[in-house]
Amino acid sequence: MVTIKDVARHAGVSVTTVSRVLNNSQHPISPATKQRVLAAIEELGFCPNAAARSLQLNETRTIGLILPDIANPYYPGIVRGVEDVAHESGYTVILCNTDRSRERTQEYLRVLREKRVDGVIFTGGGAVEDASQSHFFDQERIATVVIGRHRGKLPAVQVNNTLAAREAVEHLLSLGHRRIATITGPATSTTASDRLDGYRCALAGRGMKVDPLLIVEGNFEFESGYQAIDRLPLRGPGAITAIFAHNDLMAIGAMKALQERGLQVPGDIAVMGFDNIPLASFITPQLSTVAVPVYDLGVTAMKVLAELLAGREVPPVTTLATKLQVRDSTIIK
Amino acid sequence: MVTIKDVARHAGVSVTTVSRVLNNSQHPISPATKQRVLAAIEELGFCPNAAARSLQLNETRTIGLILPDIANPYYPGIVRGVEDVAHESGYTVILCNTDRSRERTQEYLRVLREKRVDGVIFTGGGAVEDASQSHFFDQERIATVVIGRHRGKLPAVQVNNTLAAREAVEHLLSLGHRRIATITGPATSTTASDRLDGYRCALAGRGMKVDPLLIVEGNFEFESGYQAIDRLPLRGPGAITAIFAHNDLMAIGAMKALQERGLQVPGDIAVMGFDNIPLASFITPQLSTVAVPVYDLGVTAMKVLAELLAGREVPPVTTLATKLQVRDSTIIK
DNA sequence: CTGAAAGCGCTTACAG
DNA sequence: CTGAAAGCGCTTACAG
Repeated sequence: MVTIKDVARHAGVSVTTVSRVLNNSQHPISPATKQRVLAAIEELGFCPNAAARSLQLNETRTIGLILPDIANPYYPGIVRGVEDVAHESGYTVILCNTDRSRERTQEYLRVLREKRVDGVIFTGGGAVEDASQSHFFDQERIATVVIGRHRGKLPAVQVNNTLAAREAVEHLLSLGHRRIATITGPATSTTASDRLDGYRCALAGRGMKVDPLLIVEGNFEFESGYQAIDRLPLRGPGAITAIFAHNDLMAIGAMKALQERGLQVPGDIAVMGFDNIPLASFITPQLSTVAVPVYDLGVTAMKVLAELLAGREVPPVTTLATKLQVRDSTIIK
Repeated sequence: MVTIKDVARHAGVSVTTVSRVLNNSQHPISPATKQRVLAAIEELGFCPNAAARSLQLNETRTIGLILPDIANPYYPGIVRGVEDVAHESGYTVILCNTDRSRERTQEYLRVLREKRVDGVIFTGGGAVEDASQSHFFDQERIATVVIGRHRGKLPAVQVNNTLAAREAVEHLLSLGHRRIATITGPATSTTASDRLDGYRCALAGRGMKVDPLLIVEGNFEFESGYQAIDRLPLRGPGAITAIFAHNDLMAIGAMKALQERGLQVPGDIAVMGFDNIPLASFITPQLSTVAVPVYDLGVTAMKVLAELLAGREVPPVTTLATKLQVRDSTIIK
């Protein structure tokens, strides 16, 4: 492995000088010297060692991205957004899948601390609380941004889940639905509780009472949406005519279960999702949903983190707009 | 930031001793001393600096994963597989999206060299050739594994695309189809050329000639499958009755274009894909395809890389099995 | 069983 | 404009 020393020797200068041309330092250097150094670097194929540099400068130009599962179609868009901005800004991204496991989250937190990442972006909930618990932020003062609302004091980049859920349910109400079920995310999720609030607000806005039998808890996974249908009144008096699922995956699971029971969507039961994952527009019927700007969430989170790393002030909360995406699963053609 | 020196002072021992307990070294240490050191580490919240360690040991326990685009549904499964094994083996993964851009690939290669990653996994083609060109492997001897067939001498983890494509087309032939079009990947892709070979072999196996009019080049993206339909004979003499697309995304694009033209799938035209992305089983009709074990490709690639990093011999090529996944887009119910 | 010291490959304050 | 030297935080061969 060729080092800065080799380059210095080869060019007949000191390592100080090599370091200066390497870093385009302000320090004046004669053009001739600079040329010699550049030539030596080229000839030797020198590539500076980032670890040595980090040790000096106390920065790694690396960030950690902690999420539940990249294979969940909600996340790739976020990851891509983060990565694009990171790359532009000269940062590298370490990907950490936690499956929302506390243990795995803690392990990653430790590794990220050891690697001295400059910052961390959290998404998918849960992890944040664990992290605060482990004194991750207090002790190390690692700059951190969270995608989604959370209970801590870290900068957040989010959408207004309550408002968006309310709009989604109002869409169903405006279509004449009155028995509207909701399949929620896990009770511990702020996202789920916000979306549930939106559901309640929408009903309250019409002076309607919430029927607890129409609220079924899921876990944001396809399977839980599928199974939720077992627990909902589908026929007879009190039967539902619409479902608002807290995310697309559960909505799609529910639609599948409904179709297997011979129920038409949206003819018998309208279904509304949340997220607008790519899948939503490919299935039949195409899923009406709330479009969450995932790529932009990633982009914005990384921009906020970069600001933080540059020592600048950042807003405690950045809220991006969602958009009601009405497709075929709520509208009878 | 607390360092090993602080711990040593706090515990009243030398940094040598602290380092020894930190690394569970073979070197004998008295239980009492060990306890004192452990206590000091705990009290001070000490977290060793990986950069300093890397500088000494000349290993970073970090690998780079280079792929075209994590937002393409083919890749998350691979990434997850790589990450799971990496995590178990104590490695961290840097994610690099190249969009198959040579420039972006080169940039990443440089960054990964600077960061002194222990190894690299390539997937998505193209990049490998660029990398060889930049002397990435020769100069730095960075252990590298490629997912997919390639022209270099690097260890590969792949499926047998030719065989699998042949089976897919034979499935169509066995259904009675004789005018079978194929929508290929880019001509430069080894994957695409292998799948095209399989198509040819299948036809040749029946003594049939290949009609060049039925071969349309795409680029593995949804849009190119959609547009390919414009260039195919859909009605009248010489019309096709089936399509074999080189991946699911293009197959789904083609299906959409066919449906917009009022053609039934599979009634008028059967469609076969390749990959078995999650989307394939959600669309209507469900897509018949070749199941590629993406997660296992990732797992296996990382296992091979870990072997390489452990200094052990690895097979030049590891081939995983595909499976014909017959669903609704080729079978009339 | 314990530790002093050299060294990994860089950056930079200081001196000239 | 140039460079000698200290130091970033670790590991480990060597000595005791």
